[in-house]
Amino acid sequence: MPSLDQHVRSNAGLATELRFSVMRLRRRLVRERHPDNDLSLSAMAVLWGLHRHGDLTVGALAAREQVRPPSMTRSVNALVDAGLVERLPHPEDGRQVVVRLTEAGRGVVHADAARRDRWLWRRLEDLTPEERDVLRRAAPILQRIAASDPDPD
Amino acid sequence: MPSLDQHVRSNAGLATELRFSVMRLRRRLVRERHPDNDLSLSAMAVLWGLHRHGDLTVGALAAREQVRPPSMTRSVNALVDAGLVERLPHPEDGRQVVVRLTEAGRGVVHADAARRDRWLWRRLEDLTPEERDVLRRAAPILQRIAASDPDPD
DNA sequence: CGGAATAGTTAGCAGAGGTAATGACTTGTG
DNA sequence: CACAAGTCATTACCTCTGCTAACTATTCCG
Repeated sequence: MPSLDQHVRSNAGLATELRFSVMRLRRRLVRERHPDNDLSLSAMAVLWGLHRHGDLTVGALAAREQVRPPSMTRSVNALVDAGLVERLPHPEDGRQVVVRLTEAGRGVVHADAARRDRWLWRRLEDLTPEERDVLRRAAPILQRIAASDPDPD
Repeated sequence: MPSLDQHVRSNAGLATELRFSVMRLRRRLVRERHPDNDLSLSAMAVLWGLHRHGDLTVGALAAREQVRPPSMTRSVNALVDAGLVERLPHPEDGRQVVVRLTEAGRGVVHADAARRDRWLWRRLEDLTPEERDVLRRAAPILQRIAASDPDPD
């Protein structure tokens, strides 16, 4: 039974620990959605992407979220049905589809985002400023790893 | 369209960024399983828990992984079918069930874990030592947040 | 001893991802 | 210019992994 500390000191150990931490925290986040907010975390991520980057194609959204195009099509369908985004033809390329936030969608981003983050936000408040700083610096690194190219082999 | 930097500086912004980073990285990790390794990430997490802590009950495993007991029962079933763990009666409490790693299971932990972490490990190698240090300190914080008590309301 | 609480399981359901195949459009080449 | 090959989105279908509710067996406690 190896010591945790010694294990985490190596890169391989860090990989293991980081992997399980990420998986557990994600399960927890999915579970902590507020009852009166019926949007899934994936849906909210799409709205945030559009909010931050403006109009995006289905393919671009899929790449950002690390999902396959069919999965993104389904997420977009749900958002269209809810009236939060609209599909527009691409001005130059007839194959692509541009997804745009509607006024209602913009409202949801502003109103629901805060509520949806409440659980995690409270947990962050319980941390020391130093710990929050670690996470502040970790977030973009995690993001970069998630977005990195697949292995060549 | 708000600036990312300014957004992340607030705790609410940090919550949002951290949430999406965790979700994206998890999707990526799930996808990077090696073709000749058919164990799911959840199954591997159970094996690791047993490897590190010795025999555990179903309930203890469920608590560790932030999962409900029925979900853990199913994971354990899959591992029993694969011959990687065995169910034993609890010595003192007839309601509980002790889960123990078999020799085969121990082999899988050693052999497959390294291979499974390969993708993330390579990504970690590309980071600067400072960035790795940030993640080394972030991992237990993420873990603690995942394990924290639910909101009282 | 009998009722309440606890641990695990079973059954059934939902969310969210994947691949394969298809259709529509674009691009590049003979 | 025509047509073959490639690309983007979609559709259809499947899997994995989580959940709740209900049930069983056991233990605890009054």
